[in-house]
Amino acid sequence: MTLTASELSAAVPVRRSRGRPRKTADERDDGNRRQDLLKAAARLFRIKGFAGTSTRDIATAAGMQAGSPFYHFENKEALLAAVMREGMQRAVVRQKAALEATTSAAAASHTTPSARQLLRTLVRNQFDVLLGPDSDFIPVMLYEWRYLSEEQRGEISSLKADYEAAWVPVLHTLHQEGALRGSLPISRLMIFGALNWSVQWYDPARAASGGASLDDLADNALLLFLHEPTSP
Amino acid sequence: MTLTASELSAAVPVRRSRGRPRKTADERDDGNRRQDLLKAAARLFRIKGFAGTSTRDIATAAGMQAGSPFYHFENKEALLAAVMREGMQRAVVRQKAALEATTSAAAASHTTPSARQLLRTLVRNQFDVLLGPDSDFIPVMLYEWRYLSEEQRGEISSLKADYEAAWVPVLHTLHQEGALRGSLPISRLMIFGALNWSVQWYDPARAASGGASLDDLADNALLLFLHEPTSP
DNA sequence: CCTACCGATCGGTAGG
DNA sequence: CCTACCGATCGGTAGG
Repeated sequence: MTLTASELSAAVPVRRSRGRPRKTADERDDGNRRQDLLKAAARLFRIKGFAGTSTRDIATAAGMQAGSPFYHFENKEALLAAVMREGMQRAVVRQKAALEATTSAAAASHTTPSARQLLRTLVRNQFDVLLGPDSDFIPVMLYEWRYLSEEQRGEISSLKADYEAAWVPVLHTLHQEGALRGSLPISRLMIFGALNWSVQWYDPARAASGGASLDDLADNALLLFLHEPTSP
Repeated sequence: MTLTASELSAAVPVRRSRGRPRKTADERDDGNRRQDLLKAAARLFRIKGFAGTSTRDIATAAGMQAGSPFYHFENKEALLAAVMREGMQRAVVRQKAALEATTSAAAASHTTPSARQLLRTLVRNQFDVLLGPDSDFIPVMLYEWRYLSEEQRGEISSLKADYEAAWVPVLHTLHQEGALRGSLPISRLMIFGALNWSVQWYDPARAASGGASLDDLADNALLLFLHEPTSP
């Protein structure tokens, strides 16, 4: 026995609005279904890894049939790359907004944010991107990098460079002030490691019941990394 | 056309000594073959991930036929757990030896190593375990954890607890001295993150041609994390 | 996007 | 440990 399309949409929980007429080619809501796929893929790739997730898992999670993801993406790798691209684009946008908010706040009192304040903003935003709501995309980028093809890496790398570029002048200033010790490039990588590793141990659910908040993490990171400025 | 066993050993590069008589059941060198499997598995799991590596890949890398790994290990997960167990056991042994060497060296000049010296030893050993020769095992443990079953996790976790136990009093002392800032458990996790993340970016090959050595990394880590002691 | 399908590969096993 | 094999699953596609 087989099910008709309408019987299927009664049996399977889908978010589609009820009674919508069969779509013509011109009104395909590619964007929505594509977004559903990306979200499902990000979540599964994060939990089970890229190689450990089947395209069927993803299709099911997005309420589709087994072959349907390939209507939206050429192959499984392209889906992974899209997850990473989407995650990095959002991260770059959010980082820019966070920095602007910090600068505006300082401007209101006719000052300019200190390098310390800017670092705090960057760190806090990083924790949000890694651990906050909708935070599956960036962990996938960090931990599933090896499954990208050479060309795909190039594309995502340039987004990553955008993101990291904002850190450079801030860390440079702190290094010159003596607040950041060690070799600048090495210390930078170690700081990123300290932040990115939080994906492995931080449990947002437990935070609600008395654990550390993302603000606490950011405060702790600055305390740990930044030294007293050398007196002038 | 099929090849006989002896034609195969001529065609395929194997390390077996030539002309050795066919083994009887009593002289199976299980230990050696098992070790070969573990080493091959560790290397492949690190490079391609657990789910991205087939048991055939591992068998081939160890010079065996497709089904042969299952003579040594019940299934693929058991092989992964064995890689991690082996890695952690070695890491614990090496850490103990490194700490004893540090204590002996201090004893030779009738002193006791400072918490700073002990941390430097722990950090330097950690980099060696992560990045030094034969360093595939621990990265696999760090990054393929999710593929372990519940019982397997328990077993490896207790080894991990052994390893981390050595850090606790050292970090505690430094925290009391004011050299380590922030919440002790959070700062500890951030430090581990900074070290463990090096697996993602450190290239031992480039170190030979002018890059940072493992000693440089350890020095840098201490500079970054440890503050001037508060004057008494 | 679904239906129906394919070839390839995978983890694992029986028997020697 | 090898030989020979199996059932299941996987990424992907043709046609509508």
